[in-house]
Amino acid sequence: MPELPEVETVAAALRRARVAGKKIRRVVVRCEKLRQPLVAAEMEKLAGRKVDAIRRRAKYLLLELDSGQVLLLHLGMTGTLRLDEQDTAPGRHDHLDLELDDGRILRFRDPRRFGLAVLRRPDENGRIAELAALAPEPLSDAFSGDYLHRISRGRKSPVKNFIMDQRRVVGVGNIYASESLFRAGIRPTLPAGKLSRPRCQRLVEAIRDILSAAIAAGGTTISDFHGVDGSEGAFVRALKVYGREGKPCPECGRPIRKTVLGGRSTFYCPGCQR
DNA sequence: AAATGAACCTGTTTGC
DNA sequence: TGCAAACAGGTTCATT
Repeated sequence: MPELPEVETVAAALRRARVAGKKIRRVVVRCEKLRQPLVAAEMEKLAGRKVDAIRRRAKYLLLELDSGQVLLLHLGMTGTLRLDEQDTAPGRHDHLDLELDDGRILRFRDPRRFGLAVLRRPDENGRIAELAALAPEPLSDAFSGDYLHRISRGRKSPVKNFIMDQRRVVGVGNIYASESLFRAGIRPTLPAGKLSRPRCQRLVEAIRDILSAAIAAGGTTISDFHGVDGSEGAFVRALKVYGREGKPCPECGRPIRKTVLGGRSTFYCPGCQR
């Protein structure tokens, strides 16, 4: 569910809601079985800590604490963070509550439990194990046409799988991979190593454009994703191929096709994408 | 090493 | 109508 724009939307909302600077008054853990165990005894030590800053790296959300620790959150497929008013009853899949000193409750909900919530202390170089092998941010200068061209030489996997690999570039998931490739005019099945340098440049620009526009729209809500206030992401209306099998391509009118790559639904226009 | 597929979960939609 | 299968935005592990 949540790709980079959704996580950035959540991070921005938490900043706007002034969560940084608040103290955590109380912690409630209701379910310990996530991607990694959510250890209640450890999380409860967060009581009394202050949130210093909210950051995002790839699809991870980082709450930096005044203890020097970082609460690392990943929303998996169905994770959401909500800021509820005091005394709101928890839902069936609300696994973790952080009650702030102003009474609001930051709630991590995740029905499928592919998400992650762990406390980490960065090493002397400021590094966190889970983040160590991640590729450059797509909106940074490090992600360039030259970079993509260089790392894709000799690679035979479909370019869609390649750009969804978090060791190549982070933040691009199943929706934005299809949308970016449509924008770049590149067929998702094309082996990554066959992309020319100009086409790599075009793809990099397309990824940047799509992700930026999605962030500006507050992300994409298909069914699960919601902002911290429960609002829906408006980028769903801007999708040109994702979830549109059989419907006319907005550019050329030919029917959008669906195929499966790496076990994931993939949408493209057979006319516009070569 | 790189590519592929299955597994981890629950909820919702689809198809017979 | 009812039930089973298919499917869902991510990551990780095992197998070729």
